[in-house]
Amino acid sequence: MAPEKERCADMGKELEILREHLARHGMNLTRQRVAVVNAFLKTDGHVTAEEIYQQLRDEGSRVGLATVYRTLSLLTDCNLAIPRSFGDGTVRYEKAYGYESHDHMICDSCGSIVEFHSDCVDQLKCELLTQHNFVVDRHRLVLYGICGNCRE
Amino acid sequence: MAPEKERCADMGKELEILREHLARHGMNLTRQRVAVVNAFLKTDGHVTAEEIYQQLRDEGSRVGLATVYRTLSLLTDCNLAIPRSFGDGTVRYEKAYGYESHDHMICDSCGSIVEFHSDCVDQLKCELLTQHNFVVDRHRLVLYGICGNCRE
DNA sequence: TTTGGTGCAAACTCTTTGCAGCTCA
DNA sequence: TGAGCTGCAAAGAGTTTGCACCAAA
Repeated sequence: MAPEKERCADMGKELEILREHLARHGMNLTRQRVAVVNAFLKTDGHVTAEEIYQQLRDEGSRVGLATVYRTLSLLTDCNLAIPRSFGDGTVRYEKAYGYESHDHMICDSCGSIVEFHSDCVDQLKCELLTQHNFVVDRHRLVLYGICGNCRE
Repeated sequence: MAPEKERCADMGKELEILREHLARHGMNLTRQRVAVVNAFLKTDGHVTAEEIYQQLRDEGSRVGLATVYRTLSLLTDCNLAIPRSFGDGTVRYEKAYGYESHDHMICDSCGSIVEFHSDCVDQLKCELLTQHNFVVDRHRLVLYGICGNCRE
């Protein structure tokens, strides 16, 4: 019922997945790794390493930028995060646990990134298989334009 | 009739567009710019600046890497090239003159990039307008998987 | 106590920029 | 001639890596 409790439960689940992954590889769940994961989960899920680093700094948590990069790489390894580049020269990490596959629209005016779900790609996958003998594993669809807020 | 002639005619057209663009801005069509444009047009249209630089080197044409970057930027300005990042950390330039809007599929195994056309995105644009009040200007769709050649 | 982790700084990659000399109209 | 262009090298941005010290099991 309490949203705070629910969120904590979710966060625990992701930390648990990471802990298992680390254990399987003889690695430990350190204070810094917990801090990075919690900072990552608090965001809207389209963050850069630098942004997480700054957020941790602001909170007074001393974690090196290299550690942030290393931890995000670990999160990617155990499918808790997906690295994406939206063409601005940096990599943004997206939350992957408990999220459905989705696509993005980006506003050219305010830069906001909005997720949406569409299954128009599914039929396309069939076409590519029959026409090009190409088996699709995953895809990436981004639409650019002007969002409702900016048009007003 | 002769394909060589046709290609030269096309190349001339692109150089002409660049020359006009340069003239409008008080700039000149130099030996180096012609070399970069010709090298760019000879490729499959998904090249990095470095690749064009190397190709020119191999041909014995001495053009600096900075000039290649500067020229590709000019080509982008006059809509002869489109910069795209496929997530490998570099920018690839695509031919834009006389090419229809299209999407890409990339083979995870051999890395080949194949273009295809699909209008499945068109209906999606309508959905986004009615559901999110978002006006789409352009889009980017990339599908990853295994191509026919690699599956054999 | 031992293996692994961290922070720092240096290295690396891709791209842009400053500048002295060169070139084109 | 003079504005614009070039090549080089240096600077930047983002990311990775090497290493000496630190920390968790």
